[in-house]
Amino acid sequence: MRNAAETRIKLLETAMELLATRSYHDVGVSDVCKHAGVTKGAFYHHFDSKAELFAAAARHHWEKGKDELRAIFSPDVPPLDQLNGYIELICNKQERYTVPGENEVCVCPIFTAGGQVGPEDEPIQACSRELAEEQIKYLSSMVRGLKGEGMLDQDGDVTTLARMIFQYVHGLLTYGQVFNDLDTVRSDIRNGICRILNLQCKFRDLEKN
Amino acid sequence: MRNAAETRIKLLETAMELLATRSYHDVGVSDVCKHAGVTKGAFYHHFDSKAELFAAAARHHWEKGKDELRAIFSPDVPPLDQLNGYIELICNKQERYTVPGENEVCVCPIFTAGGQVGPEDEPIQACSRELAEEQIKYLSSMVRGLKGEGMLDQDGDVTTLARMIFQYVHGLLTYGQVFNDLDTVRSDIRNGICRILNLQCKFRDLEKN
DNA sequence: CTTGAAAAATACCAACCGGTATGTATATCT
DNA sequence: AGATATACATACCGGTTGGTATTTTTCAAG
Repeated sequence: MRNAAETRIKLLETAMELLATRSYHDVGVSDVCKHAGVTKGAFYHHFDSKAELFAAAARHHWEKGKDELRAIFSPDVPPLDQLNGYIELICNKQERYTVPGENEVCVCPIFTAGGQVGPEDEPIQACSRELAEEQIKYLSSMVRGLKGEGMLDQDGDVTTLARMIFQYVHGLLTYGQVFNDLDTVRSDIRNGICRILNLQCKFRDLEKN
Repeated sequence: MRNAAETRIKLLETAMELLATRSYHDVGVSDVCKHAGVTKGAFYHHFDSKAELFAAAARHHWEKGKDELRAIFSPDVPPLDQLNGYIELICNKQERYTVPGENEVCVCPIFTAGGQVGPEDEPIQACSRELAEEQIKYLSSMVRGLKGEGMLDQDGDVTTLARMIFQYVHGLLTYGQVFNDLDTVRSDIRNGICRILNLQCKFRDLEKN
């Protein structure tokens, strides 16, 4: 491999792939190198430490998926379609990152890692918080849209609702991972989010075809 | 220390304490031994492996707290009080297991560990599932009670609702841990659960005094 | 070509971790 | 009291992990 930027990206993406199905502590630097087809010397040429790798990998992963997010949460998209798009996005990620029959469910690797490290790996936690907040911002705009169109039955602070959706989705995915049960994730996600939002019933079952 | 049962319990409880603020992989056998004031020889006299320790510790922890749960979810207790009791229980656990100023929030160590290990530590995951299901059973009885008294605005399957509450609470606590923000946990927990349940507004703010 | 710096490979290390082997008190039973 | 099993301590081992030192390759500028 002769292209530096390429190997760097390869390392970043490999790290994220492995993190999707295993824990932060379980994924070793040597693992990442092996799967990326790169030696440890090359690795430490590009990154100062394991923590730095994963923080960078998380940000890279986030930036890569940002277009998708922007498309889903664009102001041009009706709020209800934003909701559907968000749910679809999460479900699609399950298919992209999991090993069928083995690990059926993966959680957001970025945020999960934050909960798996102690204060000693502060950069990781900081990265988790940062990206969680960004995601909540996108959700907030969606909630604001739904609220603006009067689709929410009960009133509530926009940011709070967005945060609660984020919390719920993360808990749901962790549940799915532990029980290795993608079906439950699929069936609960819409229901859970709609309930948190108190979305009016008549709007809940769109896109059920 | 000459009392075998005592040291065994000491090890079990120490394991749980450490697991409350750190990840499964982060808590080593030597850590547990040191904090318990026990040598590794003694440890391996009582347990066959690290995984067995934590599985046993989880079950011990669960059994110890079961009376509390039974009291809260007793059929004698009005459903609404059950809900309040559950919320209080979780908040109290935060005070019991965290280090003020350091780790403000802890998640349910039992369930979290299940998400932190891969299929290689199956006993741990199995234990997570088992105890999660038990907890969901308790929640189910509460939901059934609320539903029976007609306090839920929108209908929904009892088990599904209980499961969603469990998912949400776990996600909320993880959020609190990463952001090290107990206040948000306190303010979101009731709101989130009530929204998932679609508890009628007039019942939501009891015990707000 | 030569050269020089970036990129990557090889080989390696110290630290750590789960686990074991072995030795020694202490309690229990006969 | 002697024998025996339990409870615990000490010391250590093999493997792994994050990280480093050193060498080789690549490649483009001069």
